[in-house]
Amino acid sequence: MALPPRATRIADVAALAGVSTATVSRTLANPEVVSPQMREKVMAAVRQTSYTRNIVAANLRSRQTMLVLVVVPDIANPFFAEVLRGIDKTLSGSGYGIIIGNLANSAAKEAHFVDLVFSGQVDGVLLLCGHVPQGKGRQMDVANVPLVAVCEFIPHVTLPQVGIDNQAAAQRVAQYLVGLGHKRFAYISGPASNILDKQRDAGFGNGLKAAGIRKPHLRFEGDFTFQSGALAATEFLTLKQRPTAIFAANDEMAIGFLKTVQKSGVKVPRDVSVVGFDDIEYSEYCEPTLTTVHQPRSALGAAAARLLLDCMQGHEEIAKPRSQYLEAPMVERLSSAVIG
Amino acid sequence: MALPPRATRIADVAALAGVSTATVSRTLANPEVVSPQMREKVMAAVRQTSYTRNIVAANLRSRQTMLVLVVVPDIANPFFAEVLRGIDKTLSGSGYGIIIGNLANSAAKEAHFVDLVFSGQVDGVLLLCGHVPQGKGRQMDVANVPLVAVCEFIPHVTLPQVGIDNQAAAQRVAQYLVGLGHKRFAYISGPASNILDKQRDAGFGNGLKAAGIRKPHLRFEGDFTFQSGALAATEFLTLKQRPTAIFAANDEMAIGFLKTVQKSGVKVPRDVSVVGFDDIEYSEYCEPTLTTVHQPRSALGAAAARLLLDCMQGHEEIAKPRSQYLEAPMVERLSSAVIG
DNA sequence: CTGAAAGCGCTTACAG
DNA sequence: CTGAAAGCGCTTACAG
Repeated sequence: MALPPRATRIADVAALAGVSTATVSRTLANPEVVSPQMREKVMAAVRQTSYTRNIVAANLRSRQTMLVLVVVPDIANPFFAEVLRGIDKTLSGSGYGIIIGNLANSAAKEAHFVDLVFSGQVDGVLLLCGHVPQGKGRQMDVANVPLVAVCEFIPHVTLPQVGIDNQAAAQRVAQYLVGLGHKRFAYISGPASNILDKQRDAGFGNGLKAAGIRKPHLRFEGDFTFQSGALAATEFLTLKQRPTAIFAANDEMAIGFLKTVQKSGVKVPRDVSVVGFDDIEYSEYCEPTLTTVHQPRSALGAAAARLLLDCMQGHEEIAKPRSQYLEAPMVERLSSAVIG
Repeated sequence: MALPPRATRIADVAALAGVSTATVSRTLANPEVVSPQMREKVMAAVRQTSYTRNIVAANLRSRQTMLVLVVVPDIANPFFAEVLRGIDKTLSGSGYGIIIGNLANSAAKEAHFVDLVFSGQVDGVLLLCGHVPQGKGRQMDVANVPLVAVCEFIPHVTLPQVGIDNQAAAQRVAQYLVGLGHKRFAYISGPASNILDKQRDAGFGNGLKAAGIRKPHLRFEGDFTFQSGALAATEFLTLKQRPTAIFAANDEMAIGFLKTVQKSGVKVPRDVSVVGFDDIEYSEYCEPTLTTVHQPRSALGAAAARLLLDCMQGHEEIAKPRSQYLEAPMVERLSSAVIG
């Protein structure tokens, strides 16, 4: 059996056209810099040999890979998938490809991605994982490759970051609930020390205060899971004087809460209003549908990609941080209502 | 401002260690082939310079990129995200990275991915898109790079494919429903000419026949959307003699059907049993929870990646197709019951 | 506008 | 076991 034919190289095209490889390269990269006759000769040879230039070789020489690493904690998480869509749209529009860096809780994989960056396999990195990846004793951010963080805010770093203003959004939720006439509130928190939770918590508290509510709101400790929302509900059910408005730090917990109190005959929103955060797909389908804060996932991805593109184009040095916050409007659905 | 320092090269390490670049390269790739003293000298220099080898250059020379292109129709589709998880697990275990090829209905992007493959930027391709990508008049499968199709079966090609046995699965659904005592059946189809739909349809018909049902089942035309399931429901509601068991070609339609008939007071499963296909996440949460055929998404991805790995290792020529079918068990939930 | 030649940073026969 | 040298397939100053 014959060995697979070697792919045609630029030298083959040059030989066939009777020109130098330099001319072929120029014709393909900057046609306008080549005379029309040359151009025609070369293009004919390209067609005849159905030549495709070897991008790996081109990358080596021109010192760029046209590839961006996107680091995600879990590739199967639909939230990130939607952000990825926005990233892909922007990046592919500029000719960049995406390498997926799926952490999947593996330190080995994380170290591998750090190597990828240090070894010059990518031109830039988008971080959706809430921390700067590290491995073998070094952090990815010292590799002299531009990084941009998205969605999951990373504290104590100077990277450009793209996200929403969690505090302002939570504040608006508070205003909204007060506007409905509620007087007793509770917050279901995320995991201790989670920065997003801190921001949402603070925003909610400030919002209530600003609206003239002096009594501090109740807190149920959660961890972003459906389970912990359900747990908060069982606590809620034991209270003599129950809050009438619940704000959960994310939708999963809001829905866990909602489903659990319903089983005990509590009506939503008649007896209690529930508001979530994120606007995951399911919040549109559950019963009642969930009032929540909409995160513009695709737009967040696109904005981050745009920012990274700018950094990658800024040859001199890695561009100065210019973090960016997008609007996150509250979406009113059927889980919240005027206090009955 | 100083220019960013150039990354250290293998030559720097070699100079520092006082050996040839060949020895450094060998020490890193095959330590056992180098004498212990040499090895120690080299490793010390590697540590001292914190050298990371330039993978792009290594790739060029060794003619492999350790990268696999995964072509998906839509990266934000949770079904594919889960398949991707299985792919990533297997591929990263063997040191391969993933480039995402998100089609997003763009012919330009599709052509770009074809170029990527022809230009040797990836060592293999996984196709989740139900067709062989093409662009500029050429098909991806003639590029002499191994391809494997997953989930979305591609008819009329000789590629290795990994999927489930749709026909057998649908047949089991029929058996199950007959076993519950049902006598009148309907099928909500996918889009015309869709191959998965054809297989599920045929399997359902065969299963009924095999179980002794002679009356042919009703058909509602659908297109895999929630909408079309709802449409089927409105048709269903107009019937004098309604079927008591519905099999939808996917979960979205099953749920669209279910939600719509419920609004007209029809009880599921008391009045009608509903079975879907795929086992999407929502089928566990809707009310009632949906009986459906479980697709082992992550396992499908892993199996396909395994197969591709074999093909990529088979140096001589692209390995012979060895398609593979995984089990797709039916999951009984609350949308189906013994006929009342 | 075009070509000869160097070089991107590695790996790998080939000698020894 | 080690090194000198060629070469992977391009691009890009540098001349002309």
